[in-house]
Amino acid sequence: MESALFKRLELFTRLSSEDRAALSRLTTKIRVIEPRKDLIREGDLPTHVNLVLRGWGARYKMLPDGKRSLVGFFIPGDFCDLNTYILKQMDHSIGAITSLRVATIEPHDLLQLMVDHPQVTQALLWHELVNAAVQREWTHNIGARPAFQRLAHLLVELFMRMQSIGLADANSCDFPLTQYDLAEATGLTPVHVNRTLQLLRGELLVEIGQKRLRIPDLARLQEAAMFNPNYLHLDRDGADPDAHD
Amino acid sequence: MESALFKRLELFTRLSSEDRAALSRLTTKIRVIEPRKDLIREGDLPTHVNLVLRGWGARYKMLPDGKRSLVGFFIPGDFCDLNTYILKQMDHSIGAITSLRVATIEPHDLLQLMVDHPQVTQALLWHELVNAAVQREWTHNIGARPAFQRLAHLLVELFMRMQSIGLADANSCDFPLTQYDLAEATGLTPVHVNRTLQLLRGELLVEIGQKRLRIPDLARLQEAAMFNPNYLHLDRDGADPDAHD
DNA sequence: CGTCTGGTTGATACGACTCAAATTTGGTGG
DNA sequence: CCACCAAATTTGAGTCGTATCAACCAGACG
Repeated sequence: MESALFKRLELFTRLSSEDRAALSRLTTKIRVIEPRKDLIREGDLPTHVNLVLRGWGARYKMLPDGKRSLVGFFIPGDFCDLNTYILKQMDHSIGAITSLRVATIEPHDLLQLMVDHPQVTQALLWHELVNAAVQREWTHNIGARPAFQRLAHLLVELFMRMQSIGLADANSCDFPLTQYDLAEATGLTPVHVNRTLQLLRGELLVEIGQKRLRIPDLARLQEAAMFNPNYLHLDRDGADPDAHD
Repeated sequence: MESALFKRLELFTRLSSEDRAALSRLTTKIRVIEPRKDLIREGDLPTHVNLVLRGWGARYKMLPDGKRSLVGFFIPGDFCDLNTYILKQMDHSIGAITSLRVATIEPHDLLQLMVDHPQVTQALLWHELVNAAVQREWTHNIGARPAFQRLAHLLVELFMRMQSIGLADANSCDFPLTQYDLAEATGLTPVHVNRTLQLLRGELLVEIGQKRLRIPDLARLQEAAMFNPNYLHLDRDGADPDAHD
């Protein structure tokens, strides 16, 4: 259940078994969110930290005219809001895509964990830096790439993130997003997403179906998307093939 | 010179005179970057922290095909890369817009400052949270707003940020961006930015010239841009009108 | 089975892009 | 202080990518 979390944090640095045990102790207060329900809403006062244990979620923002953007996705091992409890109010909402199992963590407990386990502190800091990098890449992706490459880029990112936490096999992974979700995440219309996916399928780059994403040749898709994985920062110590304890 | 920095951090919390003095001691190693030159490049190893003291800068990312996006702007009081020294390499570049005066800070010194001055630590954390919020809003802005509102939104943001650090008067502020810069920041073409600015001017919402931005009626422009200032988180303790020490 | 959600198709419209040239502005040196 | 040059802005005409609107279809589910 928590293996995604450990895999995630150990992309950056090895954790001792004490580190892991301490982390585990934080994931005892569990909440389950129904698919398509909100975990927290814009305007709410953030009081605790949420950690995704199972399922997919999304950060989103709305315009007064009702138009919505998904500005980020959560998969298992992602903290939704590590430090936001400092702020007076949420500037965006977080919703569940699938049924979502999240751990609810008290800021105090997290702070204590960081004091006692500097290795974990570093890993959490890395987690936030990567989040920020992903957000910048999204800005760039939406601002600079045309529809075909934009969609391709998003799909590569999601696949590689799933892969990095051990939730993908060689060329496929679970994929609960609808074309409507993809539209809101890319700034395209659902109709155009549909047509663009058909093009991607036509070139045998991507196949989506039965709630799975299939990528026959990741390198080719990366090439087509002009995808540079550097912003995911998957190249640290914890990524050593022999990194176990 | 450093007043922008203090103003910035005190948007979140009051600082004692010791806090300020300690901050000042960090801003002794100064570097001046020529306009349009890079401060650090994608692929570089980040070794220290940069703090903008004077001038404007921008974060940018490039596509292999040469297309460039500006994914963020820096104005005085902004830290460019508070924690990035943890990462192996930069996933983006930072360049100067105007002549740029930056303080170069050793990670060790910053860490020490944070240990000795918890109030400053909190303020820096807030700085990073606001940065992340701004980045999300940019993603949303580019993904969801049409050209007119998108440009208007960016201009409101920049004006309010300048205002919040005391670098704007009632309805204008310095503004060194070219229409080409605005195009790269909004995902539009320079020609379209030009035409859209003419529309904004036509409605007496915005006037740009002589390197200044003039906004005759901020509320009207915010309305037109569907601008919600909540993501700037300008509403904390330090913002109290009587917050002095 | 009917209903519903998600996916697909077709026809048409429009916002934004492209390319190319003209004009204005601002800085520099004579 | 004017002449010059480069950078920035502006204009026009034509095109293209993506949006819009409105159906239609397929599988999931009760």
